[in-house]
Amino acid sequence: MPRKPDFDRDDVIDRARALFWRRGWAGTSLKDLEETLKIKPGSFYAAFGSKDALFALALDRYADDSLGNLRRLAAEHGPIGALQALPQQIVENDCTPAKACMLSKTLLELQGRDHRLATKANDHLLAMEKEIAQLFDQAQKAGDVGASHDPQHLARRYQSDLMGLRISAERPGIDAAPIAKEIADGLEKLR
Amino acid sequence: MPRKPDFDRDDVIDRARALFWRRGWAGTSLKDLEETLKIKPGSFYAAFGSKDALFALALDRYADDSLGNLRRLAAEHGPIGALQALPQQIVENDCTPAKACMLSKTLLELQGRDHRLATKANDHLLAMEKEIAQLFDQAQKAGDVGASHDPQHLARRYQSDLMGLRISAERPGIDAAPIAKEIADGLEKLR
DNA sequence: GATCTTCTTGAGTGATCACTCAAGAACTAT
DNA sequence: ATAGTTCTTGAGTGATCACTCAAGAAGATC
Repeated sequence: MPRKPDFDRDDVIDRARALFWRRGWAGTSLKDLEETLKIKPGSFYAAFGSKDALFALALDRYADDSLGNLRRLAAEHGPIGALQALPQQIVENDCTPAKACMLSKTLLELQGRDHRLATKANDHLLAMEKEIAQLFDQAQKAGDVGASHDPQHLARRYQSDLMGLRISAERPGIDAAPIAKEIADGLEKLR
Repeated sequence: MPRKPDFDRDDVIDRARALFWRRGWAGTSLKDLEETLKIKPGSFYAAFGSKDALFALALDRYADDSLGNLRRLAAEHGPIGALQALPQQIVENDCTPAKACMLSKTLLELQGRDHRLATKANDHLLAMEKEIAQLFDQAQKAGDVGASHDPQHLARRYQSDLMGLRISAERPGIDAAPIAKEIADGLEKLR
């Protein structure tokens, strides 16, 4: 009996993520979303409930995709290989709406106003750190990382460096490739 | 003959900077500014012209203070000593409105919308990079940094690491002190 | 104290914000 | 076809946005 929606929900979330990622939370108005997603306000609110709710879905998908990407790299290149490939991949890929990490951007934009989306971004960052720590742990067990190092500590530092790299890559006129290479090369010295 | 303004312009800019720094550009409304600065809209626009103009003044002051701080550290600890002291100083100082760099925050918030304040933030970051590069250059001439290194390259990497550190320090539940120490210790290995 | 200039006040501007809802169109099941 | 349900439409909600301006208060000069 029910009529199906005219739009592909997954596709809409993808396009919403691209907009939010590039322009940020406050920088993306409902008018922007309506135009890009080709959805009228009534349908929008029936489908998603609020701007914040759609942003949360976009953020979740961003985090899921990031985790999936890291796992794929690990399956292909091994733990250390994945961590070395990631910086270069970020700098070189110019299909993304922005170079900077959407989680970092959201955290910085909304943390100062105690917005719950900032907490959500931080939670996703923590999950990512955990995944990175597991890779360092595997690398350590494989002998690619010296026993004196703490995987979680390495992960936190690595994630911090990556956030810096991605801001640098976002800046106009800055070539972040050398920084990416240095981060990757730095991992060689952990043996 | 003219009547003097009731408020101290410098003090107002300082308080505006604190607000903008913490809450960001879009996150700070004129109502917020009026309440914090105790200035009514008429006086505000007579004195500063626009929200953007005051933000620009706040950003300039932030950049000036950051440069001044780095130079002061250099005078006290020498080039490498200053670069080693800076990360710890950032992490430990809890008087600032935010741990993250105001220039980074502004860049990330407004770059995606091609706002001129994003360009201004990037210009200030470039000036800062130049100052850092000079310190690396001095350190190199003093023998504290090996001849094979490029000061500007070192500066760019250092600045990137610092931006990452400052985002990490902004995150709730994250102790950024170990990262700060690692950045400082890493400079020892440049000889 | 008179006068001139500048500053402060605060109600008010149009625009845009996120969001709502009544009405009709469109699809499904019978 | 008919009925039943859901979806889409788009004008419209009050709130807030950055900003303006006329009027009066306050300080400076004589």
